[in-house]
Amino acid sequence: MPDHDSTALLSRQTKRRRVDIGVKRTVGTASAFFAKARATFFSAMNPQGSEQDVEYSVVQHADGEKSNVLRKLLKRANSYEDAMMPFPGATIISQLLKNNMNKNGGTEPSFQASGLSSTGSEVHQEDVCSNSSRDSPQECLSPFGRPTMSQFDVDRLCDEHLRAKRARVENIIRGMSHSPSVTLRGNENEREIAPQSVSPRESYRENKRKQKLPQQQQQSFQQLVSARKEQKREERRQLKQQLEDMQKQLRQLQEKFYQIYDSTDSENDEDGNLSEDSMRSETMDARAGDSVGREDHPPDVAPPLQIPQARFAVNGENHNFHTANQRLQCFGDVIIPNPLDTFGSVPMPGATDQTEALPLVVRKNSSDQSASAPPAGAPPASPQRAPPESLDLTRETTSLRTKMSSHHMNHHPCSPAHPPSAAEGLSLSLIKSECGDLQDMSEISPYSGKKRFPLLIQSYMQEGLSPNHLKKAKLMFFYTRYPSSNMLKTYFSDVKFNRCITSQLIKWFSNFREFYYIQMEKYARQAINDGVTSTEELSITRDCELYRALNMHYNKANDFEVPERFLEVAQITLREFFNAIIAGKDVDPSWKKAIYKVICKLDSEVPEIFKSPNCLQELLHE
DNA sequence: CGGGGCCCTG
DNA sequence: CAGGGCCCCG
Repeated sequence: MPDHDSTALLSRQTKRRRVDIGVKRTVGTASAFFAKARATFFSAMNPQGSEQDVEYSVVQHADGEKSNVLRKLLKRANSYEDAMMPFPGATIISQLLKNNMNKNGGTEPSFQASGLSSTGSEVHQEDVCSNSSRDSPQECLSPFGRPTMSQFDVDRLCDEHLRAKRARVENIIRGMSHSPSVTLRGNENEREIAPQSVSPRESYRENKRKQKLPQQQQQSFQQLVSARKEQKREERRQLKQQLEDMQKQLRQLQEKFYQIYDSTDSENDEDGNLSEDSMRSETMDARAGDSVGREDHPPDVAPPLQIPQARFAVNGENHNFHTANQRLQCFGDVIIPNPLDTFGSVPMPGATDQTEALPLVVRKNSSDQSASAPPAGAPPASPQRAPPESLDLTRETTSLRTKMSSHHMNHHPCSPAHPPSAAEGLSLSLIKSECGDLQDMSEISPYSGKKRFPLLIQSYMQEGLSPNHLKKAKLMFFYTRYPSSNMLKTYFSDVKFNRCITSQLIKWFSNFREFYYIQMEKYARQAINDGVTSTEELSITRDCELYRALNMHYNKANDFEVPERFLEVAQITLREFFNAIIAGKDVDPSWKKAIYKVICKLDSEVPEIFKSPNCLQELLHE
């Protein structure tokens, strides 16, 4: 570039100390942008396959086939059963398990020892037996649920004389404990002596069982083992049945919801504008082709095996190491939880108390964009609102939680009674009210999508920038000092962009640059003061003070390996400042402008992995 | 006119 | 880091 335009500019700027570099840093054609965005959305939102795949996982299980989803759910349920893990939030499953345990506890001594039974369990037991026998006749085949059997055994095996004698004694005892005056004290004594607080008749039978043990110990033990196995099988069968029923209901409700949803967005289809929503839809339609094309690209030579080595030092040719394999991890198993989580109004049998809050959360944030206020209608069923610190986790929590829910849900309570983190993200939105103009509101509405998958996408679209977005932006600064707004949209694809968000992101990078240049000037002057005379003496290494200052600012946790290229750029910048100051150019109020023009050309491509909404996890924790 | 950039301030 | 002012550019 000839200097004349910059000098003309400079003369104007002398009025005010301004050093705008005036470089237009964007902008591809709209089609280019859409093509890029398509790839982005595809890789980010549906890394694992086609539209059909997703739909399959949502709906297919309801046909009674053992889909992956059902298996996962069953696996969870079984793990609960095995661990007898109480589940905060009283999910249906936990309730079911609890009921089963109570049933068994009423008749099975070992369960009583855990304190689940109560007085009057005899009546309870019979009720359970008669009730459940209506549902499944086999319920009462269990030896523990069949008093006649043990009674028969005892009668057959005990000596007649002893039995009669014993019966008389026990009759007396029974009569005493049935009298109201001693009931209370008797029960208390029982609790002190033995944890199992059983009814008089139950203890009567207990005595008889103990009596027969010496003779029939082995047989009884085998019966016990087999019976417990049988019982577990039965429980599992019932749980499975229950889950299948629930899946059916869920499918019906989802279809119902989608019917309403589709009819709603058909109105939006008429505008025909290329809104971001429609763009997202097209994104999903075209993503498979993009995926193939991406794989055909040569700039993708890095094989998956190189991922560990290239994870941090992603300079040069290894930019695109974020392969399909890795993309696959981003949203591997989150399809199921999110429609329920975000649109929690889907009623679930036995868990109705959590269903009203979420639409309120969404609506509230759409309207007044309150930053951290709890939802207006928040029911007491979700008292554990995320503390302000969890702003850090808005999006990360989403992915984490969904991973948890698939693999080890017991570590993280994600029952419907808990506020879904997607909604947390919404409620913690940082958008300000003045940003919610009419155009933007259409994007905020959860019902503004066109198809089902934009719906799922929007489940992940944040309406504000979280601290993790800031962290990500800082890491991106190691690669690009002057990102275009379109680039930011591409790399923050989980954010619903509007003017405010764009401005905020641009402002962030402006602030980053400001700090960066201040540091550069500061250390350049310091070097001059230290007697440095040649730029050759100026180099930036990972243990130099300037680098530490920059690293502290953009990579505070020091959990990201700063790319080598950034060191080069920083060194160039430092030398530019050094030379300018040495040459006395700093007398010119806009002397930095020339430096800015140099530096803005040194941006390198940000690695593909930064397009993933989960990139922080993948970058920092893998 | 609006987007983007820098500077200054809090 | 955000707000506001000012400027340049398309």
